[in-house]
Amino acid sequence: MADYRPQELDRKWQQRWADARVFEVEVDPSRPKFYCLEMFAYPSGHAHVGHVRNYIIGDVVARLKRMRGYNVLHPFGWDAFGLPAENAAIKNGIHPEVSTFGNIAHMKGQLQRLGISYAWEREIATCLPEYYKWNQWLFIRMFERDLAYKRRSSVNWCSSCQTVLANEQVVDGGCWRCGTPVTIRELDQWFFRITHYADELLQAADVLTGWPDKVLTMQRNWIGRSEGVRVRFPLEVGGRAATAPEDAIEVFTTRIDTIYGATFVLLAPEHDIVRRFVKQSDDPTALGARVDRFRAQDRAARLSGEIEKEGFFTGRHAINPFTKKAVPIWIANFVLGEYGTGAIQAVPAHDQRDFEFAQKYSLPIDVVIQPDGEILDSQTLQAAFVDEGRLVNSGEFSGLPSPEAIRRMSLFVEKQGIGQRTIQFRLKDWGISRQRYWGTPIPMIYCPTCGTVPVPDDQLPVVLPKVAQFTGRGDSPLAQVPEFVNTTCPKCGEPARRETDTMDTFVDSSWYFYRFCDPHNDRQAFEPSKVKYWLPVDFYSGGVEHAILHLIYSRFFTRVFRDIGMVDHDEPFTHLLTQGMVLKEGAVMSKSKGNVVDPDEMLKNFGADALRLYVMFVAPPEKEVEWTDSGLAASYRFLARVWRLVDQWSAEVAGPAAKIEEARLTEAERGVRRKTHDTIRRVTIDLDQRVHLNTAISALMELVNELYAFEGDAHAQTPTTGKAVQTAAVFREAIEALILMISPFAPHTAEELWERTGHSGGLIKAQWPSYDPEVAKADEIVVPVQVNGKVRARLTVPATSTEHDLRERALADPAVRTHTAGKTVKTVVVAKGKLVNVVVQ
RNA sequence: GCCGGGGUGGCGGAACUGGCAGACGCACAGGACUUAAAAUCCUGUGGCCCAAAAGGCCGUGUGGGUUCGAUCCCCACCCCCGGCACCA
Repeated sequence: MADYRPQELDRKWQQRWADARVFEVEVDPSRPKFYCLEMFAYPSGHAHVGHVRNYIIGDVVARLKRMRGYNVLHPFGWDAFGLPAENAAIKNGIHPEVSTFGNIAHMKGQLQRLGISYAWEREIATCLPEYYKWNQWLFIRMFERDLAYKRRSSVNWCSSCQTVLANEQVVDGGCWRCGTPVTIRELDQWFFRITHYADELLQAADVLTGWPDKVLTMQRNWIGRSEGVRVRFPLEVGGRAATAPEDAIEVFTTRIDTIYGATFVLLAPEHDIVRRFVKQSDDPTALGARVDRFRAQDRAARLSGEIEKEGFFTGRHAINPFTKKAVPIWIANFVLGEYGTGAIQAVPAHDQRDFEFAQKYSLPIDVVIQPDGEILDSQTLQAAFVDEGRLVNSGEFSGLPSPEAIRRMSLFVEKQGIGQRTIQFRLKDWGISRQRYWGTPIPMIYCPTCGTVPVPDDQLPVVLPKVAQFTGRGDSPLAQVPEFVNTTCPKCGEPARRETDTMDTFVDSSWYFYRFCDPHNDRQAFEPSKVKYWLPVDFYSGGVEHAILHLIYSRFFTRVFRDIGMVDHDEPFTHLLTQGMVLKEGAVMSKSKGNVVDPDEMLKNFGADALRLYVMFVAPPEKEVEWTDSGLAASYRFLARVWRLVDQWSAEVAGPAAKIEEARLTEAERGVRRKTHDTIRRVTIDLDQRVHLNTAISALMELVNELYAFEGDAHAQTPTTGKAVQTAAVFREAIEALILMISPFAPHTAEELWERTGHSGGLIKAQWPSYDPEVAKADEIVVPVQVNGKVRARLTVPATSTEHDLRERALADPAVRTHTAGKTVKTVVVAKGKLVNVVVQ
């Protein structure tokens, strides 16, 4: 047989797979389906090994599942809209469409050279009108259901990217893309009402048992649910409580049990009523200036708590509805306008922030919760007592423990009509308007008489015009294209203007997994019956960086599609794997750092299979790994070792098959057979159930080592003896299993070996090997014998030994006896087939 | 501060959730083959004690506990990574 030349095999088999369309699939209700998906790619230009790891993980799973008899959908596509392409256009004048499709072509070639088994005929690119038409269609459906709405609001603004950012895109107060500190702007923006599903998204996280805890935790933290009560504190007017509903401050609290200790009220500087207080005050200018100073404080610093707590008295009072006492209303810089009601009841005795604030401004502190076994005194309190306890000085609620008090007082509030129980979420509606060019045009028309009118379905898509100025100025480029902006109102036919913002690209990626089921449909986003067959995605893999953004948005869109009757499931992704990054010199690969490992270079030197095998072997898929060249070389060596092994036995494997006769096997032959079956067992469990790809490869290496160790014996035998025939039969079984099991990792090498050992039809027709548990079991086992928990001897005994046998053998063992001599044996613990422990004295 | 995940040889990592800690690989050392090198194959490789073997002791972040037996379970603590966080 020829030398191992992986590069030639790569070319040969990639061509054959493509020609025979072996990875293209159709809906087939007669077969079980498996939807294997890796997060589609942003076409940045070049994929490095860090990106590529994810596609290899998915490919191993896809190839395994095909051999396990599943109808496997394994598609790929491009998240093709986005800022980098537009920024490049601003810089060098190349139209985003040109650069994007150039990048796609290059990256597609890279993936094909790795032998990733994609159904390329389903390839999609979100920047094509045939795709984004359905973004627009869905947007209109959401608009009709009040799930998409427009409002003027403060938005996160990145001055470098010149665009709005969703809350999820603000990281540590900076832009997720470039890190520029985010500022606040007032703009008219379109929003998706994701908060409508907040509770459901949170609750359902418990159902996602196939997701990593890490991701679920991140999503739970992000949604941030807290149960509490909104309570109205009426303003004090002329010594008594005002009665008009607008003359009250509503506060949100999760600790209604502390309300008797609410000795003042704090307002966010943004609170609506502040304007009124300013106007009505003795010195509006002075008060207004102080409010403005708070408002101007850096948002990130305010949120991070780094800024000193400050506040000032408004000159007004409100009535605590429980104590009926007038409490002063202050404005504080640490109260957030966008959370809760923008106003809080301050309970200095039981909230550390309020405590510090009260001390600083000499406001009253009233203890109303007492801990067990200790009596707190308002006069001498050193810090707020924030835990639950028993209520004191709380009228009829005194004496109750906090949880009970919270229940009773919440009901009381509702009965009295002074407030209601609510659930507050941290999650906010998703702002999707972007003042950029390279995205989906928002399909809305503004008519002077009819107002905001959606583009009729039959006029979709609203095509993104080819020509536009890429200035990076921050206003929407589409606003500079009169042919685009000027239109007529679909309702009245009068002149009207189009919306000139585009959609956040996360809209594109929130439903692409549905489009893959029916990628060329020009009448619908997808045919529901096809999605019903393929969804949910059985295995989804991608980077953790999408744990919040993409994965919450997709879960949201799934519910929208469900509620408009197009899908019948709640969750899109059953099993999620978040793959770890590949580091070089301890750092994430990036062009600017110059530590990028280019897969193409590795392919040139070692072939696709060695790279695939290395990346899968080096660590569990979810772990971060450090790239090493020596690891890649080792994988190459192993494949060459497999190649030579199969070469040595190819005649036996390809020759006429003899039936294995257990009774005629030599000890060594039986050993090979046992190892073969045990390896199939281990690899099958590791791949199919645990997705422990690295240990599956270890098991294959062990098998290869053992087959090599047999070599000497076999060649000593003459081919005319019955034993040699049995050796051939045993090795035929072993080698075939080896080729099949290694094929998900090293498909090119495996295909070639499969063909060279006389198999036709390719691995696509091959079945995953099965094992016989009886054969996999050893005849003899080594049982360690402990004395008081320390191993003192090992017994080689028949696997069928009884507990009694083991016990007797253990006690009779000389090494054991030296450790038991002169002592009394208390008990002998026998873990059958595993271990004996002799307990003495 | 709250929530989640971790801590195992020189290194990457195993140990199928209570049963031989360190599989497999890297690196290193020795040997075989070779005129030589490369490639390949074989052997060794957690630490300490002992001249060596035999043997013994220690060893999975730290300290306790449960158990015949703990990397695994429980309690307390230390450190690392990720998320949330003046969220009322």
